[in-house]
Amino acid sequence: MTREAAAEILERIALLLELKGENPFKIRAYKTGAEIVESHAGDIMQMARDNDLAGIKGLGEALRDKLHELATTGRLEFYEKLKAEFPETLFELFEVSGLGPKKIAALHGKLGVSSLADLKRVCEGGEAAALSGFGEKTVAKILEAIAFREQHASEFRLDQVQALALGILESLREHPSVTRAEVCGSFRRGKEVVHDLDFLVSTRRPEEVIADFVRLPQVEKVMAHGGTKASVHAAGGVQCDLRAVSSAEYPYALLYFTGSKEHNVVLRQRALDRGLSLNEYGFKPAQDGGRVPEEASEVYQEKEIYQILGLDYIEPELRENSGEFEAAEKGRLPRLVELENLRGVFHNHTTASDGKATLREMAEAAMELGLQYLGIADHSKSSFQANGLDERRLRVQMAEIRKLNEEYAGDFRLFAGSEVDILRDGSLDFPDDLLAELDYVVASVHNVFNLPEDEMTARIIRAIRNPHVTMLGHVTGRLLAQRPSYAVNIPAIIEAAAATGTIIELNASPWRLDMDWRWWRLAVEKGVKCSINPDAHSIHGLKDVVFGIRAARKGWLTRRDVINCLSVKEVEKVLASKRRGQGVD
DNA sequence: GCCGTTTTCGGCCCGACTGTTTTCAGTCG
Repeated sequence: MTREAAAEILERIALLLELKGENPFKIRAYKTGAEIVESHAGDIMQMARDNDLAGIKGLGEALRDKLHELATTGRLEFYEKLKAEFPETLFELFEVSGLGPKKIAALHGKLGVSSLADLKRVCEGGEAAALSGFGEKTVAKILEAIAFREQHASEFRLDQVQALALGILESLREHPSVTRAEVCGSFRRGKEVVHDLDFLVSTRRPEEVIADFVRLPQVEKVMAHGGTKASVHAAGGVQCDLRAVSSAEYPYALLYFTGSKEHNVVLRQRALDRGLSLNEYGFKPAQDGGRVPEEASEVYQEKEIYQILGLDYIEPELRENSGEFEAAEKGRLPRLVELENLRGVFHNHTTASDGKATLREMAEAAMELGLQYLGIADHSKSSFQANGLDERRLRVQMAEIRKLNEEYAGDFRLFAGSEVDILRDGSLDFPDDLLAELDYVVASVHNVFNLPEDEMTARIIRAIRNPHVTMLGHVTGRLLAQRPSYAVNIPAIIEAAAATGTIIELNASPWRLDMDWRWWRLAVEKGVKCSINPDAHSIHGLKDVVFGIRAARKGWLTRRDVINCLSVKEVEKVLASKRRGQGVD
C-alpha cells in the first residue's frame, strides 16, 4: 500500500464519519492524519509496518494501529465496515459545490439519494426543495453545480494524468519493437486540462505493440483493440488511445495527432496552396499529374514538414491557430521560456500558515532543485482557515528569514513576503508600514467570490494600486474542472497592472494555472511581467512549476517576460522598483 | 481521535455569506 492510498482511506473515513454526524474533532483527527501520512518526510509506510510511528504529533494510538494494519495487510477492517454502510457512489456528491455532509446525509437518509443521477432527479422533481433546510434557491444552486460538473466531467487536470502519461510513454519507449513514441493531443500542446491521452508509436510490428499496450498494468478496461490502434480506459477513467504507424509516417502522424484541429486545418490549406494534400501519413499531389517535392521523402521530424510549407518550426504549445502562422511566416515566433531558465520561485507557504514543510525544509528543497532563491508568502490573518499570520507572527518569520540568509551567506537567498488577503473593499489585510518591511507582497482574493464583475474588478484594482503590492495572485480564483472563476474584467486588471508596474502571477498549481494562458499575450503587449509561482504548500509542491512553465509557453512567454528567470541581483531590483515609483521595465 | 495536563478529562481555529429561517444551520475558505 502506498502512502497516497493510505491517506486517501483516512480522508474517506473522515467523510463517512461526517455523514454519520460524528464528533467533528474526531473527523479532524482523521483529516490531519491523512495530511501527515501524505507529507511526512520519512518512509511512513515502512515505519507503520515496523510499528515505528510513536512520537509523530497528530498520530495517536488509534491512528497508529490503523496505519499498521493498512501497511501490513493492505486493508482496514474499520474502513471496510464503515464503507459498507453507504453506497460507493455517494462520494461523488461531495464534489458538488454547495453540498456538504449535512445536506448529503439528509438527501441520502430522507430521499435515498446515493448518486449524482439521483440528486439531479430529486432536484428536478421538487422532492429536494421540500426537505427541511432546503429551498428553491438551494436546489437551483445544486442543479447549476451539477451542470458545471457535467460540462467538465471528462476533463482531467495535468496532475491527474501526468504520471499516467509518462508511465505509459516509458513502457512504449522501452518496447523492443518501438523506435519512437510520444504523447500527442492536448497533453503535448500543454492545455490546462485534457480529455484523453493520445499515444503514438512508430514500429514495424504494430499488432505486437498494440497487444502489449492493452495488457499494461495501468489499463483497466479495453474499449477497442485493432491492428493499428487501440483504445483503453486507465485507472481513474482516463481514456488512452494508441496509434501505431511506420517510421516514414511518424512525423506526419505526430503533427496530425498533436493538433489542434484548427491548426491542422490551416496547415492542410497551406499545403493545398502549394499543390499538395497533407494527411496523417504524408504529402500527396493535390491533383493528378502533380508531384511531391523531393524534401518530402526525407522528412524525419515535424520541423521539416513546416519547412516544406514555408514556415518556421511551431512549438506544440503554440498550435492553436491564434497567430502562430503569421509569426512563423515572418520568423517572429517567440523563443519560449524553459524550465531550465527558472532561477527561483515566489509565493510559497510554510508550516507557519497552511504549508506542510518548515521554512528551512522549503529552502533546502529549493536548493536541491537547483534554484538560487525562494520567496516565502504565507497567508495573512484574515485567512483563518489557513492559519494566516498576524503582524507579530509575520515579524517573527521575517527575523527567521534574515537569520537563515546569514547562514546561507549568499549561496542562496530567501525573500520575505506575504500572501496578503485583498479584503472585500479592496483594502489589504496588513497596514502599509508592515508591508513596506517585506521584500515583496502577493495580493490575492480568498473570500467574497460572488461580487458583481465591476465591484470585483474595482476591488482588485484598488489592491493593485497599493505601491507595496508587488504581484497579484491567482487573478480569477478558478479551480480547474471544479469551480469557475469569479466575475472579473481581466483586460481592465491588465491595464491597471501595467499602469502601476504590478507583476501578475501565473499560479502554477495544476488546480489553477491562473492567470490563464490566453491572456498573457495581451499582458506582455502592455508591458506586464509574469511571475511563475508554484503556490507550494509542501516540498513536493515546488515541482508544480513544470505545469506553470507549460502554461507560460502556451501564453507565448519568453524568459524576458518572466521575472523568476532573473538573477538574485536583478530580481531584487525588480521587486523593489514599484515601491520606488519606477514601475517594471 | 489527539493532546496535555493544575494527569485521565476537557478543549480542540475563526468569520462571512447564504438561504432558510424568525434566530440559525450549513458551507466555504
